[in-house]
Amino acid sequence: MRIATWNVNSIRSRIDRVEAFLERHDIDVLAVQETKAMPDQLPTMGLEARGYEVAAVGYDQWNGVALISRVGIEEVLVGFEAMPVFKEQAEARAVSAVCGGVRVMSLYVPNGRKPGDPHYHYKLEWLARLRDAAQRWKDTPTALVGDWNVCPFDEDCFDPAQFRKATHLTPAEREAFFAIEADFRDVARPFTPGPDVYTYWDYYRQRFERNRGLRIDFVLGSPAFAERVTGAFVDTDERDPAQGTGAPSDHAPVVVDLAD
DNA sequence: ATGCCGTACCGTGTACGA
Repeated sequence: MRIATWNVNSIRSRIDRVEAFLERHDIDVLAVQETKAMPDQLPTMGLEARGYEVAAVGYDQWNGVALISRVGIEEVLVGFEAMPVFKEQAEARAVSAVCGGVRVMSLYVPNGRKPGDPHYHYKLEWLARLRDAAQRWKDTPTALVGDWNVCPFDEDCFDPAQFRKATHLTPAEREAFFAIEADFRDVARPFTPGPDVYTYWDYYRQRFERNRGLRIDFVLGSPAFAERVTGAFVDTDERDPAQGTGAPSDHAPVVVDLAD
């Protein structure tokens, strides 16, 4: 089974690339983030024609996550237990389901904006509650996948000095990430060792062309998931403006292979 | 230091993203 995660930065403007990606890599389960669409706005026709089912959550033009699976989507859960809200509003940042016997959770961790910002505290609280909620799945085949908006290590950032006063590299964010990573291991990193391995490159300043990016998209697997992983790669070509049709997302997909 | 690009929306500006 082949599982992937990808922040698509609007599934409506990216659907052609999503379908091409699924075909190019023969993907069974794709978790997407930043769909920026409500469920009835999702362009599912081409996905269904290719044998995929979709489970999604989206409340407005922001955030939005979904699962696209051709090995079944059962026991769909929107959000997680005690998921924090922002400005008294629940946000579309988590959806999970059992696909081919594996619980896959598509996650879009809050950005944080700036250290000290209410959004930053929201981010830390969100990760802490996710850690608690995920405990119930740590002894089953489970993958927590998505855009974590955290660089766990300095080598995950093209210029840590530039981020000294920014989010993504602060000790508190890393602690919150590693509290989860203690039970759900990063299964892609051993197959994609750094430095200079990234999953996100900002659109401007030719960041992709100069490979100045961040590694912030991760597949974290429970032990029962991790022991089945046989390989992983970042589909860097998908981020290349020179390849494919239409503009790329600012994130590249992370793909993980699982033994049956 | 800078959101310099891209996306979405009640749009010709604003909000958001790392």
